[in-house]
Amino acid sequence: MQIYNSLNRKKEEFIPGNPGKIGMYACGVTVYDLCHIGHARSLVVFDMIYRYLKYRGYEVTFVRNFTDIDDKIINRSNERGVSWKALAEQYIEEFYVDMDRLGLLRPTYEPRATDHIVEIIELVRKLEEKGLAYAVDGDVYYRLQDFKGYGKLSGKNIDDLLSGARVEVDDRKESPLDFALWKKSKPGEPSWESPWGAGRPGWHIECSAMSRKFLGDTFDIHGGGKDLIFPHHENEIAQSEGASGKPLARFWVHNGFVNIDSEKMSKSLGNFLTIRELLEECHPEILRFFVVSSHYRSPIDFSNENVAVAAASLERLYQSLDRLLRTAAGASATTSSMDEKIDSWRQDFTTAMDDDFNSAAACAVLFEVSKEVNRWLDADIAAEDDKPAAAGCIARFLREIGAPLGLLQEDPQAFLQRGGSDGELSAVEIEALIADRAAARSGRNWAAADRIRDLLDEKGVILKDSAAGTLWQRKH
RNA sequence: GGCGCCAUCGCCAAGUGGUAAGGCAGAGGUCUGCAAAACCUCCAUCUCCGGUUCAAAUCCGGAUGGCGCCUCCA
Repeated sequence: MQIYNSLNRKKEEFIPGNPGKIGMYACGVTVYDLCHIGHARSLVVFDMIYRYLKYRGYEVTFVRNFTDIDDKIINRSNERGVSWKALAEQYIEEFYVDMDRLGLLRPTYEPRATDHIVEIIELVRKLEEKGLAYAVDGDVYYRLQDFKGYGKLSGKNIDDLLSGARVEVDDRKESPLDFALWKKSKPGEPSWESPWGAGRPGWHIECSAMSRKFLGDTFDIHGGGKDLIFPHHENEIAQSEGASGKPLARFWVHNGFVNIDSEKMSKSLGNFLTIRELLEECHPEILRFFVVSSHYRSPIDFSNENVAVAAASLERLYQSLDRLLRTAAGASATTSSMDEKIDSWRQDFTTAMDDDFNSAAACAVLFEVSKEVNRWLDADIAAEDDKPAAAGCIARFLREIGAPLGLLQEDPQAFLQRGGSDGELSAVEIEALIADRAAARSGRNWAAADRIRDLLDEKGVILKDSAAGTLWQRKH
């Protein structure tokens, strides 16, 4: 398996430190607001990676943190007049609502910064002992000049950073680049006792402390959005490697951004979209398809048109799955005449995903299967005693390779008939009209039958007549 | 100013030296009472200019055009 390593900016053969086992850490969210689709992409990408690594038979320990204390949380809690703790709790709950709807697997551990103050203090002390940290007036800073190798992830060097520094000058710091490991708390702010007085952790230190606790000094994969490369991940390296003297992560994996209508999504532009808002418009698997249909490192452009393309594409796959399931009609044989074909498709899928999680190429395999299946189902060739069994095997296989991508896990009918909210016809009403139309049709009263179909069409319902009866789905 | 990324059909998107996957949309056809779905056929030489090579979308140089990070950020 090849994975692109941000550390060296190239694809490298991925070999876990412990055979068969993988330790993976992904930076999670700061819980002071609802998640937007940029978070969604990152979350879906690492969920896909987690799922795929497990699919490949690895025992994966996946850690994703919650940053539940920081300036933004404190500011917002002051604005709202609620405690920082209550605010964090609220958005952790909201986070889970979104994640469950997106079908994200729960990581092995989801540590919170404030549950690891002891570990954080211990780590800061260790850095202090090694001369890599210094305390000033209740704050503790990292002494950057003394950590050689700073900038190896982001490709920056200390001199360039110093010359172009836009950081606030703070006379108490030895260098403008030194960053806070521990912050003295102001009166009224949340605080924890420490050797340096009451305070709270800096932003970067929690990840170093928690990854070490759950995964050890060195682990396999560390991930997050591209924007975290500098300074967050760079600083994590300085902290963790400064303290342990060992490499922090073997592979650094970073996902690309989400743009909206070709513009960077940002709060200042007012063009950010929450996961919740989007999910009112489209099925969660459509969002997942949208994410997974491009490579995780490329930027993706979010627009109504692109979501519509994703929806239409996914529908095609579900049409095939639907036909397969109908043909299988409960057949549960685990082998069939299609086994060889299935093995070959599985190989194609694995080859695609083994190449730096190339999910876009993996999607192409899904469509190849779909195409061949439709052709096979249409052909109606003889010697098909095996057909239900084979169809069942293929359906199961489609779901097997769809699973790491988070696709095709829904009941096809439910997916194709999704929607039906306010003002639209209910399934019962639709079925009734279909029955009326069937009566008209059996009397060869085409005009009446077409009138009903046109009516349904206006209401966004499409009919599919077949020998087995009439199926319906909603237009989207 | 420093560092880095990208540019493939109307849209989305793979491809990393051997002669352009896939999806959506579009055109024609098959099936159908008519449709829908599906199937068949058609639909790009890869921003531009040089270079390396028997061979380049793929490597090198340059140009143009996008974008990101350097400040909180997935």
